[in-house]
Amino acid sequence: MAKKNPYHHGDLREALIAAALVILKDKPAKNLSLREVARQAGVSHTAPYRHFEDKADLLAAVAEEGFIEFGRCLKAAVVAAKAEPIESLQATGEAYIRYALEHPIHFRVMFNYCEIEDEIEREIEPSPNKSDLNKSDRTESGHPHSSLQTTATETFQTLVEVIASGQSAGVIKAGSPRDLALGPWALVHGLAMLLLDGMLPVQGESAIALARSVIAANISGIQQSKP
Amino acid sequence: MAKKNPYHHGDLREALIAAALVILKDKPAKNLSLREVARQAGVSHTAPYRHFEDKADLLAAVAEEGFIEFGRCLKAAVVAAKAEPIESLQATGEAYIRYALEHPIHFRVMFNYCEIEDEIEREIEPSPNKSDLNKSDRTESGHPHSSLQTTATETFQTLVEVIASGQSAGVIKAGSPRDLALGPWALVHGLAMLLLDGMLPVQGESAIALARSVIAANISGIQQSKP
DNA sequence: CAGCTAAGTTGACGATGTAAACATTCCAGC
DNA sequence: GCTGGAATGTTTACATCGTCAACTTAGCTG
Repeated sequence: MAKKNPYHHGDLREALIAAALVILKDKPAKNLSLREVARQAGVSHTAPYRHFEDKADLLAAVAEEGFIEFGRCLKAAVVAAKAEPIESLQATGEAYIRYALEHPIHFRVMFNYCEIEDEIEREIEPSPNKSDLNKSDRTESGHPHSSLQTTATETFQTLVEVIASGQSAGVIKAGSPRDLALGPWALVHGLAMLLLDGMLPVQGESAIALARSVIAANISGIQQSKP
Repeated sequence: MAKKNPYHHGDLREALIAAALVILKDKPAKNLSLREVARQAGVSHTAPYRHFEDKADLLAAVAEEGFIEFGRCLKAAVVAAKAEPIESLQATGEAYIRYALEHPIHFRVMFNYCEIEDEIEREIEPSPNKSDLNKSDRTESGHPHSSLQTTATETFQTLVEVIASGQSAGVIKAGSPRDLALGPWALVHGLAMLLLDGMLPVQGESAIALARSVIAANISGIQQSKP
């Protein structure tokens, strides 16, 4: 409803996220301007401020949408590997890499969100009890888009469940599934990042093959020992 | 020599990199401006263009300097673990994480350099033989700061050497050291990134402890099977 | 239909990246 | 020792950006 309205777009918020995604197909988040997003959506350059606090807020929404689709990809991979835990683990990792390679810019927006935050101009030290290095601590003021954080955590949960079901099936060793999932997660995330950064001299489908072998070689570390 | 010269700084290039590092202590690369760097160095806002092509080029130099120090940290860790291959591997991973946590902003500049590049406005397809997805392919025009790439590769080499010496000592299974190193590298890199992104609910020294256990749990995958 | 509020617009401001034109200093060859 | 590039810095200028303030319009609520 309310399609042809020049004023009052109807759902400008979604339209702006979509516009941002269109632009991000071609250029990294670094060179994305709020004004260009507005232009792409056909509204004035300050219209986004009715729906987002600032540029970082828009990017956070884009990131969150990315995590949702990312989560769907991972779950689909698990489903495709019909109840075979080790194969599920392998498939999840592959899907992780595949998503990163197919949506490189979006993927980076998802994980580099914190870079976007200001995290400056507060010389105030509210509580001196947290003495250790609190750099990159996003929870200091409580308002850091916890929605994004939540969505990201849920995405990770898929991997944890795969580990847990592998334990039930007796093919993955005992222990906290969350702790056990951390290794594969880090492995696959690091591989994705290194591939995106062009640190490895592979590209295209051979990158997936590389991922497959690296994952396979490291899965043994959490497998149940042969009897 | 030539200290007090108002004109002709002497070594402005190094001074600018140093100035950038000072600024990057407090704010992420995202909010670093070329003009601010120039200000910090006490020169006019276009002086940097005599030493760097553009802002990305300065950041690349900063990244390269980071890789050099990073490499020193990794090598130091290997030396500290006197010729004990498995312990060296563990120590290298720990040093990797430690460097990332102690220089979070610099670390991100080092690995997110590609994000900074424009990589747009070339609809031209010079050679259609490289048909696959050539996104994030940095070598398309030949001038993509191969110096940075080289330095980064050299840094990775440290890990490869540790693996190789482990093979010589018979505690790491056979195979291409480069391939075998990829897993630990990705694991440690991913863990570092996830920690920096605040994806894991740990901070400070406990993050190092976490890293230690994750690394240990995954090292077994490349160890020589017990006889 | 009167008015309140949400949603969008216009205009402005300071900061930024970078190009062009200009100035200063250093060094080479005479 | 002078002179004339070539480096190296500076000034000026411009388009673009993020964001704020003031204004306008549309839709809803009574």
